[in-house]
Amino acid sequence: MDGKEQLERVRERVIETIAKNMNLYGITDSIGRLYGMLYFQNHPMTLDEMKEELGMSKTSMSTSVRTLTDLKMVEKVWKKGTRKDLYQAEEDWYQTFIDFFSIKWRAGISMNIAAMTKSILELERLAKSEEADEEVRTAAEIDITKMKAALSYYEWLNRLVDSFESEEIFDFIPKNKDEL
Amino acid sequence: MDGKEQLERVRERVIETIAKNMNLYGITDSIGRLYGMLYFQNHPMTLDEMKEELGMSKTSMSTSVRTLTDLKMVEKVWKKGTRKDLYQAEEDWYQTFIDFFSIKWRAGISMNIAAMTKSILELERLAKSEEADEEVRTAAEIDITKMKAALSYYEWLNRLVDSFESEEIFDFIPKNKDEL
DNA sequence: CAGTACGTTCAGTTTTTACTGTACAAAGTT
DNA sequence: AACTTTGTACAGTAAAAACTGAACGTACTG
Repeated sequence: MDGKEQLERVRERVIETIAKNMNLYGITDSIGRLYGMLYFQNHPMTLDEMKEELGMSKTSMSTSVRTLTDLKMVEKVWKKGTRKDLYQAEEDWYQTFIDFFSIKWRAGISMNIAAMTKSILELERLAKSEEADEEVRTAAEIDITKMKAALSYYEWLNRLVDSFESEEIFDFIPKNKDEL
Repeated sequence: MDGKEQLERVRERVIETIAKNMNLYGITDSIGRLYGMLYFQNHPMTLDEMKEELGMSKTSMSTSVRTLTDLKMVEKVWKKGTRKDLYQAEEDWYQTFIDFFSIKWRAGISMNIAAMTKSILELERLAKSEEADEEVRTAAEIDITKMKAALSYYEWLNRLVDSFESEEIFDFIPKNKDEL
């Protein structure tokens, strides 16, 4: 078998695996394949080259690359003499992991903490209110307990993400198995 | 304002927030709302009760509850004297977090490790082959380096998940802020 | 300053996913 | 054994998401 062809086939398969994996994280196959392709390409690519390589529209390449740069999985690079935008894959997957979950989780965490905090306050007022009848007040108490548990979980998650961003997580789970 | 109604409104809002958050993790709004509802319900529910409460079809309740039990976010409970299946929400969100990512990530990790390992072997054979021309061989070498880096990342992720499942992660990031 | 090259916006289309109602199988009741 | 009750499979429909091509704005080029 031709060596070049074999190399190509291996790449294809690995890219497909990467795409399928990213799919698990809520990224579409196309975008996953784009990332995989950029990962194995050893030079930055233009939108037209991506379009050519994947057989998709330039519009799709534009929006997909936008998604990937938002997730910091791809970055725009500058090169003298060309007017086209050039993009290359972030190669450090530890970094990719950290950025991905920091970006995704932080948004949700703060949203949830805000909602829970506000709701706890409202229910505490209700639980103490003279007007509300007994049944409602005990129900409110129960909900408050649940929301406080949720709040404590979100604070923990926040600290977990902190340890990702500060890379302190690698003190606990070292990158190399034997380290520490 | 009526206390019961106010309680209801607060719950609705929190459930909506929970659903929106789960959405971030690739769970649909409906399923998220179902989980949120079960979380605040203080007793196990039947499919018919869920259907009633959410105004959706029983079929949907059945499949949604299946998704949630697969993720260990909901469990079936047994109660004497009823023929209907009863379900209740897992209330410990730390546990939910651990199960969710263990289940989701493990599958991807082993799939990827297998694919990478196989591909590395194939490319190493190619890189050493006399028949392949220089260009292909150096390209293979580069790909091998990248795949080995990927492999090392997946092994790290595996160890991270280990620390979730063994709950050793809580030694590093304690549940309560002040602990340790 | 006209002309060209480039990336993105937007409206329309295709594909995928979520949801429903009917039909059915399994288990319980009389 | 006939009749209920319950959960789920399946096929069809409705809703959502991905994708495309044409049109546009911006910035570079001669």
